[in-house]
Order: sequence, then C-alpha cells, then structure tokens
Amino acid sequence: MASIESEVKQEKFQSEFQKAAVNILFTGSWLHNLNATFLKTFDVTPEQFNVLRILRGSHPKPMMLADITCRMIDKNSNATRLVEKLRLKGLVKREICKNNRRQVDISVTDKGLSLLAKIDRASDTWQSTLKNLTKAETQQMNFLLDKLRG
Amino acid sequence: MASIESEVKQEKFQSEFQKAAVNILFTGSWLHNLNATFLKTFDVTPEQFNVLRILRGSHPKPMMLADITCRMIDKNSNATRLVEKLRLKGLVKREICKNNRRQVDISVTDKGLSLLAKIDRASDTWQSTLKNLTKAETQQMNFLLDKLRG
DNA sequence: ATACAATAGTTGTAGATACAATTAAATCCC
DNA sequence: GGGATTTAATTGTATCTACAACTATTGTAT
Repeated sequence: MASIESEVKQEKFQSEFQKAAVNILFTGSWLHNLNATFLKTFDVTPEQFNVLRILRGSHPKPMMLADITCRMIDKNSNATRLVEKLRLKGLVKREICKNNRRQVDISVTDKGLSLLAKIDRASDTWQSTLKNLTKAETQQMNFLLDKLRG
Repeated sequence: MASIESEVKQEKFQSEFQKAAVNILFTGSWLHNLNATFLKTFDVTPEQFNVLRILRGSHPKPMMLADITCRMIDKNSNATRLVEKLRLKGLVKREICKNNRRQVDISVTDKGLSLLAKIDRASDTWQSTLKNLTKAETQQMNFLLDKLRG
C-alpha cells in the first residue's frame, strides 16, 4: 500500500493532524485527476458533470443558479459561465423565470440526461478504483470526513 | 455534525462508494479553501507554501525541479513558474547545476525559512479545525485514505 | 411614492491550471 | 565523431479560478 509518506516522499510530518490534512488534499487531487481523465472522453469537466447530476436530481423541476451553486463541490467555479458552457453543448436549458425576472430557470435537456446515463454505465470501471475499501471501511471514512468538517 | 448529504443537499447517493468519492472531493476543496485563506495573510498560495516546505525538508541540500514536482500535492501546477514566483519574492534561490547544465538547483533562502517559521507558529490556530477528530480517528483516516489509493 | 436595502445573476480581470510543443543538454551506440 | 534517444526544464495557449465590481429586479419602510 502506498502511504502518504511515500507518495509525497516525506518521512515524517509534524503531527498526525498535519499528515491527515496533506493526505486529504493529496487524495482529493488524485481523485479529481482520475475523474477528470475519465470524463474527458465525454467532453465534460468534473464540475460540469456534477452540475448535470444536480439538475437531474431536480428534474423535471428546473433550478435557479444560486441553488446549483450551493450544491456544487467547488463553490468557486462560476456557475453562470459553467452553465453557459453546458448550454452551448445543448445539455441544459436556460429560461428567465416568469415570476421573478431576476432569476433564471435551468434544467437538464434530454441530451443531457442521455449523456448522464451513458456516463453512469461507463463509471463502474473507474469507480472500481474505490473498491480497495470494504463497505464498512467506506462508511467509516464518510463518518470521519463528516466529523472532521464539524 | 454536517453530513455530506446536507452539505451538497443530496438526500441519497447511488452507493456508499460514490458518496465517499464526493465526500473526499468536497472535503479536499473545503480544506484547500481554508488553507488558502489562512496563507493569504502571508502572501503565498497553498502550493507555494507546500514547495517551500518541501525545500526545507531538503535544506541545505538544493533540489532539482523534477524532484520538487513529484513531491507536490497537485502535480499539475507548473513547477517552473511556481518556483519563479517564489524567487521573485526572495524566498528561494535558483542556480544552474554545474555538473549537469540541464538541471537547476533550487533551495530555500533564509527569508524563506523565516517565513516558514512564522507560518508554523501561526498555523496552530487553523489546524485546530482538524481537532474535531481524536488522534486515533485521525490515524484511522490516514490509514483509510492510504488504502483507498491502493 | 420614493429612497434604501436585499437578492439574483453577470461581467471583468489578474493569475493559475492543464496539456502540448519546444528548447537544450547529456547519453547512447554504431 | 555524429545522429538518434532520453532527460530536464521552459514556453505557449486556451481554459478555468478567485474575487471584486457591476447591473437589474424585487422587497421594505416611512
């Protein structure tokens, strides 16, 4: 097994806590890169894929931008521009909300839904990367990450 | 405690594994943002700080660029340009290696070392964020993350 | 009603990332 | 020695991120 020490070639950390911080950042980056490479064959970025999934969760009810933003993994990526990218690919639809002309109703299109289905079918392959952990260990990991963030 | 379900407002995931993937990405991004905000007061980015720490680990022996890159958390950030940023701030020194003129010897300066010391002293505050976990839990987390990456 | 504040989203932009192409030096090997 | 290969780093560039400033619309208080 590749310990974080050997991954970043550092023999010892100041504390177990600092080691955990580096470990989470490192593993997050590693997972992000795996995911990005996998999704590239479908011509979407990880955060674009994430937004499509979010919209599928609400479908057929559209969502406003702010609701999408607060569900995103990376709050910093600009939802306006991200959604515009998806719209140009025909994966989502944008409409000014009738009741409140400040907000826009965004929903996933049929094309977007079928892309999601295609990605879901293919994702078993790359998700097997995570199968190094048993289900009990995965649950424990989820528990610890939630507890960490307080 | 804020579960990943409530953080990304998703009631249920396809599997415990998918939930763990989202949880790691989300927690990584959360930790990165905390770290970036903390380090901004010292006018360095997280990856710049990371490179300074790497160089301190080797000090006073200089390191070549490739060795720095393979120890970095995010392998994608461009080490050439990152080191150049640090050099402009006077935190590192660059010298063409005499024996092999293809490579550059990079080392942390006194100014860099004292900045690191300053950051270390201040970092107790933000690292207390991680104190939501006990030492045993932190060790367990490190074990699981290492196992996950195989 | 009118001014003020709050909400929703857009735009601007400096700097960073991702990835490919390029330069330059050393090594190989006939 | 001289061409091919490998190694080390730099440069180019399109896209993305971080963050602030801005526009437009709605809500509120007097």
